[in-house]
Amino acid sequence: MRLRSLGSLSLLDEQALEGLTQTVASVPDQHELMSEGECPDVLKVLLEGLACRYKILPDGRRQIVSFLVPGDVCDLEARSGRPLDHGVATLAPCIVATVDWEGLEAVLSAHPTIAEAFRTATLADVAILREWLVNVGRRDAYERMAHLLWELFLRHAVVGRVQDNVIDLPLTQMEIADALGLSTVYVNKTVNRLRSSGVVAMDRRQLRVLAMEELRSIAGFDASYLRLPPDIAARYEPALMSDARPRIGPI
Amino acid sequence: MRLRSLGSLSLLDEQALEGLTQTVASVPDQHELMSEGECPDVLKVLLEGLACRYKILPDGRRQIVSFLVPGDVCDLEARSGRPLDHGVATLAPCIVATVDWEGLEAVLSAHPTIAEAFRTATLADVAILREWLVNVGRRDAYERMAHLLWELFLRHAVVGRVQDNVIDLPLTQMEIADALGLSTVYVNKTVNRLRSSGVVAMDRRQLRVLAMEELRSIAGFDASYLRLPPDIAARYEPALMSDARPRIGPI
DNA sequence: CGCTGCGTTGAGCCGACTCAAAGGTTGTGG
DNA sequence: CCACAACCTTTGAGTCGGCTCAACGCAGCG
Repeated sequence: MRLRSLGSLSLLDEQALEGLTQTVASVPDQHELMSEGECPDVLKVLLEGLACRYKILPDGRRQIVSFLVPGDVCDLEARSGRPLDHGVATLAPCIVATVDWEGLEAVLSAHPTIAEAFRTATLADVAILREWLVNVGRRDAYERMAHLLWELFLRHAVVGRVQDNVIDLPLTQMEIADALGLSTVYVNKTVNRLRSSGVVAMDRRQLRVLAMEELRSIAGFDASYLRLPPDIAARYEPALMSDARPRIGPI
Repeated sequence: MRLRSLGSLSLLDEQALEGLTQTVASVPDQHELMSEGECPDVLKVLLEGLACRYKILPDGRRQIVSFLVPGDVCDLEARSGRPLDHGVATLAPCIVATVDWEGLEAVLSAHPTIAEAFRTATLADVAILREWLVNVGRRDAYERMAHLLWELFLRHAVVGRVQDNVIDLPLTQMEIADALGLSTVYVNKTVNRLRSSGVVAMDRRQLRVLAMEELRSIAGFDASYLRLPPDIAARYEPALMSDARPRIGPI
């Protein structure tokens, strides 16, 4: 539960959070954590595994709108009381903590720092969403693929899920396609291109980054949107450390 | 300023908001309201005109990531103290209200309903962002164009900016292209297709919807993500009113 | 051991892009 | 008030990235 504190900042009132956790359940692969139209009355946190937010068009086209890695919250949107406009589903066997909303509400008002952390988490998600829109709208398949992989790598690094430059990434090529707005066939060709450039090695369960400098440069990656904690930034995105102020673009 | 209350819900402590407004300034067309890298210490609200959030890649490709219509807030992200990962610029002459952050902070803690309204506004923005990602990732140019136009029409309706099925929309085709992830040339062809279907009439300053039912159907529009107030929904999206529970999609 | 789902490969096609040039508008300065 | 300049829109020709359709290989699983 305190995994979230890695992503943002929280202090020693973590105990309050500890006490909150109601249930910790394992959820099988390809299982809906919450479905479109539902009005969630609980808050779910992904502790282990991989999940996604997605929207489906009436004719079956699907767009994956974000991935959830351990420590991410399913329903930052919960309190609104409005029905969800999208679904959340597991992409692997997961461990999920559930917290009822009333209890959390109490903790939030008692510990403003935690409330602040939630707000920060929401903003971080939005920043990622914006970057995805740029990715799909303005990068070609090769850049897009590289960008997604490096983002996922960094996000796994933040929550301590990197070993030996390898992360668990149990994604189907169809799922990658739905995240990038591509077809499965073309995802395959693009992945192969990355493989034969010696940049990554990947199969359905793992991603190994062989040339992180090159992956980053193919992606045209500017990591500032991820708000990496200093240790991770120093390790994987040294360019960020030199000067925090990025260039100002013209209109 | 209370325009925002139209978009979400707020009560009679609007007076507190009234008192807050520090400056109301007109800003010329094509002017940056906030630039990437900046750490905003004020909050800006668009009162009149049209603006956009955008990100630019090093090689000049640009993606417009959202449009701001009157009543929208530029920097819901402000409090984080982090540098902005994107810019905000006017797309027309605008009127902008500026509020210093400390004052707002005070009002927010005194009036939790207002704080709640801000949170709701953030979530509404995110919902739109998700829908844009679907739009760019999974719809073709024709659907995409129709979707954007109808969304903008509805959002203008919410803030009372529709007259005679016409909205002010001072957008360049290049700006539309950057919002939809298309080229200007193709935007032109797509707009012409919509025009010659008799669905819309548009020039650089105005959009007139001639066949809203058809525009909606081309777009494959599901308005639930916009969380329309009941009166607007009844007027323009009657389908929403019959049953609030949309279909559940499979994984 | 056969089924089912996923990865891989090839052929052919089409949507959207680039390049290029010609009309329209708008605004500005003479 | 006109003429020019700058910017935007429109149109055409040609190209290409990414899609569809289709088949085949492979692996995990019952």
